[in-house]
Amino acid sequence: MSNLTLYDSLTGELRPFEPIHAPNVGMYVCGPTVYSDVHLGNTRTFLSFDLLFRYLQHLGYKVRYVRNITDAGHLESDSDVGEDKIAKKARLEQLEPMEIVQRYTVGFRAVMQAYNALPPSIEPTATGHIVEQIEMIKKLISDGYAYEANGSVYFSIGTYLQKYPYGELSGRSIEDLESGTRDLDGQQDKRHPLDFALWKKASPEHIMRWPSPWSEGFPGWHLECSAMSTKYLGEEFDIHGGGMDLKFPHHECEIAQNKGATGHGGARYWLHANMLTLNGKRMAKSTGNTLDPRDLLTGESPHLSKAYTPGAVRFFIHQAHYRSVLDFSDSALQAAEKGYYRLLASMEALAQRPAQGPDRGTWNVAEWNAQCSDAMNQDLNSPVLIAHLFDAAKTIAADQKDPSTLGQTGASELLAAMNTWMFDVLGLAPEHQSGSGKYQKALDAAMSVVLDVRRKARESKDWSTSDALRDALAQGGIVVQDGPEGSSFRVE
RNA sequence: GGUCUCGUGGCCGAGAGGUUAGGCAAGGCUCUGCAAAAGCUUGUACAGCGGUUCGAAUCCGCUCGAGACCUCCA
Repeated sequence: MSNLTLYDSLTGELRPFEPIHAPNVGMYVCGPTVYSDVHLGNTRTFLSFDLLFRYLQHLGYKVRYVRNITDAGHLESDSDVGEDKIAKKARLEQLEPMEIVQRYTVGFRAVMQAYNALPPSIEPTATGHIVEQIEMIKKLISDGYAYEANGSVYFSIGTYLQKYPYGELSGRSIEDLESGTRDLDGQQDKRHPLDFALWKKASPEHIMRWPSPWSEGFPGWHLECSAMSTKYLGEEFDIHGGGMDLKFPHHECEIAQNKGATGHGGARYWLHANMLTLNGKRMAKSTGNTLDPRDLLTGESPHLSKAYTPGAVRFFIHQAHYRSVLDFSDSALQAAEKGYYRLLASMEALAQRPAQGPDRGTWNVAEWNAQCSDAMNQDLNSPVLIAHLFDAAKTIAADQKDPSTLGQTGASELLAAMNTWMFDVLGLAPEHQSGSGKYQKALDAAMSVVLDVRRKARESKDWSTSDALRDALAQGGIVVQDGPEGSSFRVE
C-alpha cells in the first residue's frame, strides 16, 4: 500500500511500515496531563503526530487515532510518591479537580484546533477507564506480575524479568537502573526498587479516589495508557507515539504492563518526537522557560517580536525533522514565515495562471510528486518535502515567463499536488491576505480610486504626489507595488 | 556520577562513505522615476585531533562543547 518506513525507537532502526490489518491502522499517542496550559513543546509533539496521522490517511489508510487525556494518576514524581498533579492544582486554586481538568482540556483542544491539528478518533480519559484499569491489575496479579501491599498494588519487575527483558526501549540495563534509584519515602512497600505502582491507596487528604478490590485509591500513571490502548486498539496494534521524555519510565512501564497482562508489548512501532528547545534549553513549565502556543498568535511574549499565523508556526515546526531537536527563536520563525508566504504566493500565482501554453509542459509533475512522496516515506522527512515545494515554486516562476514549462494540464496537476502536500499533509491552512467579503470589496473599491489618482500623477511625472500617496498608504499598512502592468497593493 | 544523543556555511535546518539539500540573511544582475516586490544568480559548510579507506561531513578512537534521560514536564 505504501513504501513508508518509520524509525522504531524499540529496535533503533528504520523499518518498512506494515500494518497488522491493512488498510486499518491503529495509532496511540500519549496526550497531555491536563493540569496546566500546554506549551509550544507539547504542541510540537502533537503536531508531529498530526503529520503522521495526516500522511497515513493520505496514503489511504483508515486510521484509528487514540490520544488520551490524563486527568488523574499522574503524580508530581514518577517514583510513585507525591501529590496528584491535578489535585494539587485544584487545591492551589480552590477548585474541584474536574474543574481543572475541564479548563485545561478545553484549552488544549482549542490550541490543537488553532494549529489545525485534526482531532483524534478517540480521546479517552483516565478517569473514564478506571474499570478497565482495575481489570488489568487483576489480570497482572493473577499471573504473578503484580502484588498487593498495604492497599496498593505494584508491578513486580522481579517476576517480569524472569520472562521478559526490561529497559529495551530506553536502552538501559537493569544494573544501571538499579544503581540510579534512590531511597524515597513511600517506597518501603516495594519488593524491588524498580517496581512501580499500578494502584495507590489514597491517603486521607487525597480527594481523587475510586473504590477497588484493594483499597479506595487511584490508578498509577502508566496504567491508563496500557488499559486504553488495549481497549480501543487491541493487544497488538501498529503505532505508539509520544514525546521523547516519555520513553523512560512511562513507555517502558507500559510495555511491561502490556506484556505481563497480554503477552504482547502493545505497539509494533514506537515513535518518539524530539524536544523543542527555547534558548537552547528544554521548554518546561517548571523552569519558566516556556512559550505558550497562543502567545505566538498574539505576539505577546518577551521571546517574540511580533504575532505569527498558525500556518507559519506549523511550517517552522515541519521544516525540521520530528526526531531532531528544534531550537526556537523569533528570528528562525521569521525566516520560516517568509519562506512560507513565498510558497503561498507562488501557489496563488499558479491558481491565477492564464490558460496558455501547450497542454503538456517540459517539467515532469509526476516525477516531482513522486519525490515528495519519497521524502515523506523516509520516516516523514517533511524538511525535504518542503525543499521540493520550493523547487516547485521556482518552476512556477519559470512557467510565468515560458508557459511551455508546465503546460496547462501540468499546471493544474501541480496546483492540485501542492494543495495536497501543503494543506492536507502538512496541515497548513490556506491564508489569504484578504479579509472577509464586504470589507475586502470596499477596500478594493477605495484602492482602485487611490491608485488611479496616483497613476495619473505618475503619468504626469508628479513624483511628489505619487510618493506622498504611497507613503501615506504605507502608514496604514498598505504596501503599493509598481509593476510593468500597473500598480498593485497588499496589506501587511 | 550513570546511560544516551548531538555539534553542518552569518542564522535555521536536511543529508549521510564519492554527485547542488532547502529556507532566511548577504553580494551581484534584471525590472524600475525612486522605492518596494518579484525573478535570475553567487557562496563549497560539515567542532578539533588522529585512524580506517582509492576516497569521510558521513565509519572508528580521543579531546572540547551542548543537550536529553536517570529526578515532575511532549
